[in-house]
Amino acid sequence: MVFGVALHGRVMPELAEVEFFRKQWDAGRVGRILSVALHPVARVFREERSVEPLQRHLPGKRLLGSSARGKWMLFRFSGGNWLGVHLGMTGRMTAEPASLEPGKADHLVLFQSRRALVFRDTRQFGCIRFHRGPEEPSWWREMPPDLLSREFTREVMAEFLRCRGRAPVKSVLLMQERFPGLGNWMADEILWRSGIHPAVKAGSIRGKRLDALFREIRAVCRGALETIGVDYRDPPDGWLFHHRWRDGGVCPATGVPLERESIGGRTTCWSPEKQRR
DNA sequence: TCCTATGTTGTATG
DNA sequence: ACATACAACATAGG
Repeated sequence: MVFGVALHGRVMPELAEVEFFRKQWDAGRVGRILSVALHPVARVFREERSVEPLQRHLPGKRLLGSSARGKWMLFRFSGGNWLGVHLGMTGRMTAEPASLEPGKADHLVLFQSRRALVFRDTRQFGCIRFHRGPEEPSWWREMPPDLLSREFTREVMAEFLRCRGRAPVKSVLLMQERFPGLGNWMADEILWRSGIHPAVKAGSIRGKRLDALFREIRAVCRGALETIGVDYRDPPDGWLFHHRWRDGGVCPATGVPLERESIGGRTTCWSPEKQRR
């Protein structure tokens, strides 16, 4: 797989891409961290004070496990060391040969005897947080409920849409405080399947459309995790995903040309026939 | 040269 | 205080 070839490709990470990249470091769950290489201009270390402790404490430790929530990952190391990673727009995690010479986009490299665990990010919108302690860091514990969890209910969603009632529903779906992991293409996919025009005010969605929205949020999360999240394979046939960036793209459900316009400051794609205001 | 980019945040305004 | 809108961040590619 060549991640360097972007096209309109899926290098930019939403929930399922994050899950895929998280697993790339599973290869490092054997052996210890021998040394740590940091990029000299480490913009992704927003919290300056975390740089030196990371450098000092990670060598000699083991990677014990990891999990993903929304667009964040958390890696757990022995000795009560935790590494939080956000991929921003162009971040990715890889496991590469131990002979790796870090390049200018390699902000963090954990060297082991058999491999190098790499965080690479050209645009540097990503973020790394280091934490020490027996418990997960507080920012992790305070994350909103996962969209596939029991705590994410139709009512929780409805209440949020009501509070953000005057904003276009497209913008509201991108708010990570309630819809962790959704990004631009997932939001468009959800609205397309729900038959809701992306410019509709969030507060005007009620009844059956609310049911559909809740159902499709979960269906799109599941479908993306089962495909992209597993091995980066394409999402199922028939998804808007396969048409949304194509010039002259056509709605896979109706055959009508797709519309593309900026809504809420983001390029948005929808099917005019299928999605009503 | 200018435009685009699937993310987030800080700031201004309502 | 809260919601909303948008520029800014840095880089690569068409």
